[in-house]
Amino acid sequence: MRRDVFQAIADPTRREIITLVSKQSLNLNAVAENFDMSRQAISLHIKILQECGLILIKQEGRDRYCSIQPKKLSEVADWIEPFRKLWEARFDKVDDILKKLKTKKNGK
Amino acid sequence: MRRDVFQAIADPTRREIITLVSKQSLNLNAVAENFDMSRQAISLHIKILQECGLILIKQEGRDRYCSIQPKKLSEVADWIEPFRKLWEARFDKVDDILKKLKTKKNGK
DNA sequence: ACCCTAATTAGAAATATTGCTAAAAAATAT
DNA sequence: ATATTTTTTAGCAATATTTCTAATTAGGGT
Repeated sequence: MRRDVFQAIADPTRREIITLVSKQSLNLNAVAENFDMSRQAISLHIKILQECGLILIKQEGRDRYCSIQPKKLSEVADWIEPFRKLWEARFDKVDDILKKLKTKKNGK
Repeated sequence: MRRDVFQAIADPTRREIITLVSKQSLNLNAVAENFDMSRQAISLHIKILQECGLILIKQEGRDRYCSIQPKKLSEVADWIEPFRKLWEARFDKVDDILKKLKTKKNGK
């Protein structure tokens, strides 16, 4: 059973949970209220997010408050980074073409 | 069957394929040579990557060359971006603390 | 026409994922 | 002590994923 960040954010429900919890610390019930899904299912998603280090759970009485551990997402950002050059380079090419067209126009 | 970029990059083999193909266009066999896995399995991974728009397949005779479509990864980058502030903000806080400690030291 | 190579499709198996309901555990309140 | 609230665990089912081997399709060369 792989339990890494890439796997964790593959599920849309889990991505929503991350977004929710990034705004404010919420207990499990509060998280579950935002979804049309049983608490048990949300509980499992939160467990997965915790296991891969994306959220931190702090017990307060009978509540467990979930907060984001955003640094963990840098693993994904770091993996993507080298590819950014490629997609931005392509924009540069379009820019180049547009610039040349403009120059031609002005030259007329 | 979800077939989105997040799902696609969740698999480590597929992430490796993306890295490989980002360096040079390769046909399926050439891709498969890099893995300890059957060609059929690689074929399926490539199909998934193609279906979600992460790679482009160009038929040349009996070969199918795979090349990267890096722009598609910006979907992931865009989703992560708002969280970057959070993890970088935390670094800023550490920076602040360090700066204050330094000032104190100098003040002695 | 026949063979080789590249790749996909089909069929099967193992395992993982995602969800449910019901029951149990743990903390708090009455 | 008993009831309530929050959360987890257990048991179950449906579906998806990942891999394999074997068979098929399709292009190119002899």
